[in-house]
Amino acid sequence: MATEIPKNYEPAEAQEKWYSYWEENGFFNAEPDPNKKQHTIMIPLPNVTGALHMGHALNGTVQDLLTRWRRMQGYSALWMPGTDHAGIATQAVVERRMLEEEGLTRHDIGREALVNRIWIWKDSFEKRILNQLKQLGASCDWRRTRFTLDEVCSKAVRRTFLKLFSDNLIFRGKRLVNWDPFLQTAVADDEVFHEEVDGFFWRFNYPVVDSDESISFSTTRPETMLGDTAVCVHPSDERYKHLIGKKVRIPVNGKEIPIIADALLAKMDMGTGAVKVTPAHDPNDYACGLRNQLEMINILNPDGTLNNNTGSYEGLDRYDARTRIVEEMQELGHFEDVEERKIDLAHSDRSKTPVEPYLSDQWFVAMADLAQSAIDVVEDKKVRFFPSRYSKTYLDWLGEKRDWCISRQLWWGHRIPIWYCSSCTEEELKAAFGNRDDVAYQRDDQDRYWLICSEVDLKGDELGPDHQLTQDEDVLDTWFSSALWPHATLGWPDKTESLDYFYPGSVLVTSRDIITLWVARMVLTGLYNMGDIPFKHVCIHPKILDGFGQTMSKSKGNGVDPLDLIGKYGTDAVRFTIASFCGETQDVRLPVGYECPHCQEIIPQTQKHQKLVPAGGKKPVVACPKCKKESQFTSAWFQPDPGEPVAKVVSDRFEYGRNFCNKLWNASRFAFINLEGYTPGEVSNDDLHLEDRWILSRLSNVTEEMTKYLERYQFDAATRAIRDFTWNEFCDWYLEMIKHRLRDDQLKPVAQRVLTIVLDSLLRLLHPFAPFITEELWHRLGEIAEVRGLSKPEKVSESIMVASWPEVHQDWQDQKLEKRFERLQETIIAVRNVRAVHGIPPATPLKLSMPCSENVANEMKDVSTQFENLSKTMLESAGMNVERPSGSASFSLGDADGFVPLEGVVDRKEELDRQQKEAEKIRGFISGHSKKLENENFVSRAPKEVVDEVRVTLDGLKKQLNSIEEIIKQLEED
RNA sequence: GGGCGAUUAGCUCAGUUGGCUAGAGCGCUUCGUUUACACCGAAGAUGUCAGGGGUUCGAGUCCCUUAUCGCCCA
Repeated sequence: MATEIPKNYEPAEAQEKWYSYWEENGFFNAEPDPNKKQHTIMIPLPNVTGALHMGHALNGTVQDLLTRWRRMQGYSALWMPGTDHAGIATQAVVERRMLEEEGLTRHDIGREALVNRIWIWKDSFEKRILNQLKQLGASCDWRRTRFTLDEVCSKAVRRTFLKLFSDNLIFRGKRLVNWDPFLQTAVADDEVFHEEVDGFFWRFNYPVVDSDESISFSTTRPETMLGDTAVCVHPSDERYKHLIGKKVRIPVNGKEIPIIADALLAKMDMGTGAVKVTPAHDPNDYACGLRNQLEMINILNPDGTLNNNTGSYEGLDRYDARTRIVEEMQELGHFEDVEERKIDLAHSDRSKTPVEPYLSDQWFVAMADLAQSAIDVVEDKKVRFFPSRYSKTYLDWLGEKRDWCISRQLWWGHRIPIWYCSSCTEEELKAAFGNRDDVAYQRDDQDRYWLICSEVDLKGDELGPDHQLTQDEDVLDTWFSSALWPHATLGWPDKTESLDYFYPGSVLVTSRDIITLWVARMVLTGLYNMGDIPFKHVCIHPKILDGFGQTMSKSKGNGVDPLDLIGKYGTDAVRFTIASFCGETQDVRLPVGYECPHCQEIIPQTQKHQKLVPAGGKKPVVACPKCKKESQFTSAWFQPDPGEPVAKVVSDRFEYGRNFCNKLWNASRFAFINLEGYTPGEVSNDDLHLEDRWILSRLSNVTEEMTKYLERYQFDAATRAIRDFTWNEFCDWYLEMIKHRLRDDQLKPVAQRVLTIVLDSLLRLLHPFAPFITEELWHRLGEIAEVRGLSKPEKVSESIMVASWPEVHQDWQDQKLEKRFERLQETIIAVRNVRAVHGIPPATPLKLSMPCSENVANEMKDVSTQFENLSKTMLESAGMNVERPSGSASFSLGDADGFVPLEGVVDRKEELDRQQKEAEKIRGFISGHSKKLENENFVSRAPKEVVDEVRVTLDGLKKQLNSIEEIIKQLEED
């Protein structure tokens, strides 16, 4: 007997205890097992830039509950953990911090030293991230933890690159990229944000060569005229038609450039209708340049100064050059006008500085065939999205088949495994590498030098002292390595047992914003390397937004650390609440506050709080409106000073889960206290009481629902189903109804056995959602009732984690019985209502008379003890001839009425009012239903069941109204 | 500019192929320390389902449209 069971669940203790218990017993480990089906989930690898926030917690909760559920179902369930190096994001964070704290740039310390620093950063955040996952209860197979830059993943990256290279799917080409002159690297489109800034809109003109005319145009970046290679007008623009084919002269450098017609670029009704074309420095102009074979002149150095294509402007910063150009155009008489204007300017997410479109050499993967293969598997439903609408996002994006730019001008990442050699001959290459299958080579597209691709690092002297090999400076796009995650982590390209067994995965769990960047690429590389899809399902879950509707993100500073909430509410509460958010449509708004460490007042978080950073070394504080004290608070930007009282993040939405856990705890506590003297034993159908059969029927139904919801990834519905069952059925009704049996030695054994088995199933159903509390209760239950079951009592497994998922007992389900039970519930609620309305204390016994049919009367008599148990009411009489005692309070349920004699207590007028109000309400319903039935179209066109249902309901309502009217009549006579 | 989604009780959200007398949690009102639970129990109140059209016997649910918000792509 568990003697000491606290009144409240203490999460911290249970979490600590059971997590290490699971780990020590190896329950997280997944092994290939031919006797089991396989279930594989690959974690959407969190990047090591920073700690996890609640969005990750949601993602992790979903994966863990799926894994735990499948494990209980008997699958060999693998949840593969790991982290992502996240190229630019991590490098930028480390560089920024280094600049802030030491005033150093990466060029000051060099490549190797910078990379070393990033490894240190990575180690610390990887540790923190994995710990956060563990605190969340993650049942990952930690032995298999991978990192995208580790040896195993690197091998896969090199092999894939070589394979693509050998298949001629990798090529080098010019590409207009977003150039971050501050970090001196290209940034991907998704690493760019747009912001309106104050700027100017200048109007200039270029003189037409051999003519008195000139063409006017507007620009926000005058310095780019140094890279202009055409002026473009619309082909049907009457103002300029006669000039097409002629040339204009750029006044500041004297260059002559053609006037071209291009309907895609020039808009007749915009400004002057003419635009200057700078193909190397604007995406639209670039496209125009390709269409019209224009020269492309790069005018920028990597640091944002003007280069040697700009003559006397060389070396000027781009903004200084802008001023100079404007002045010069003014002096030359080609300046017309300037206005102030808000300009939408692209900024680098990493440095927060404006980016420049910039033409540079980049490596690409040719996408046409690869993309098509990834399109096919979704169209053929081999890979399915949940909810299905997201397949559109995926298909639309892949459908563009844009070549994938995979090079990044960074130091942190997989260095591109290409070596250049301009001096050697094909024979020499053949002699050096001809017998190696891990090296391939080809001429570059302009026949300038050899490109040698190697799976292992080359030393540089493989071709002898005369030919120096130099490796490409760039690294690969982060998504290149993460695209390989599902097979690389299992050991590909080696043929491992794990790869064979666990690939392809079962489901990928992620949020919608990386469907294109990541999901699509995993599918395509999986097909390319493995010849098979990486996962069968893609479960897209909601995103967590802050209280202001913004996505929670590491860079916005609005991320909430799950550990704060876990500390406050407990892991199970956080998980259960999070799962309750996981529906199919809505993102989740999560307003949070800071809990004042002095008086526990909640201070709502504002957008200002999210942005506060230590300025001048002092840590920001929040002020409590109640006790007026100030305190430091948890933030994504800084750690509070040690020893300071800290206002931690709280969110009252998690009380939902905490309260539920506490309810479960106390229901179990009740059970444990009342299981004294429990003996296992077979329970036959005849032994079961009404409430037993009812709760078993409900349990069977809810088990079926839970399984169905989990199969469909409808986690919100699943939490609702299990919570309603636990709270509103098991606790509110079943436990109340068996209390008297548990005090009766004769009746006790059956009640105990049923109670035990319901609690057992309940814990199992809840385990994936709330692993710690269910494990704690499982063990406590095991101490009292290790052997349990209704038909064949058996010893249960030691840990709930490896217990089996409840089976659906179809034979327990009984719709009729549930209906009967509902009537009982309604009656009891009606009596309680009478009590409440008339202010009768719960301890005062009441009597109840029920005029009704003999059938109903018999049912009521069968359960009459429950009237006593649940409403301290004695069923005095029930049947056809029961009369209303005078001075009674009354209620009507349609097929039965109830009278509660309250001589002297009932205020006749008050009761009359109440009944009349009730009658009015019923009349409203009746008129609604009657109207339907009077409508011939409805009767003839609606399905028969619907019409019948309305008839039945209407009949019931009419009976009820009759009863109430009768009651009113009698009240008036009283 | 194109696509996807959202708009339901004071707040946060459910509402499966149209059948609804529109639900839940929190909050609110009234009562209650009955030996599981005050992180509780009992009883209640609360809605022009964003606005406007349409289809239908019937629309929160389907179609069109307007407004607001969010995300993705260009």
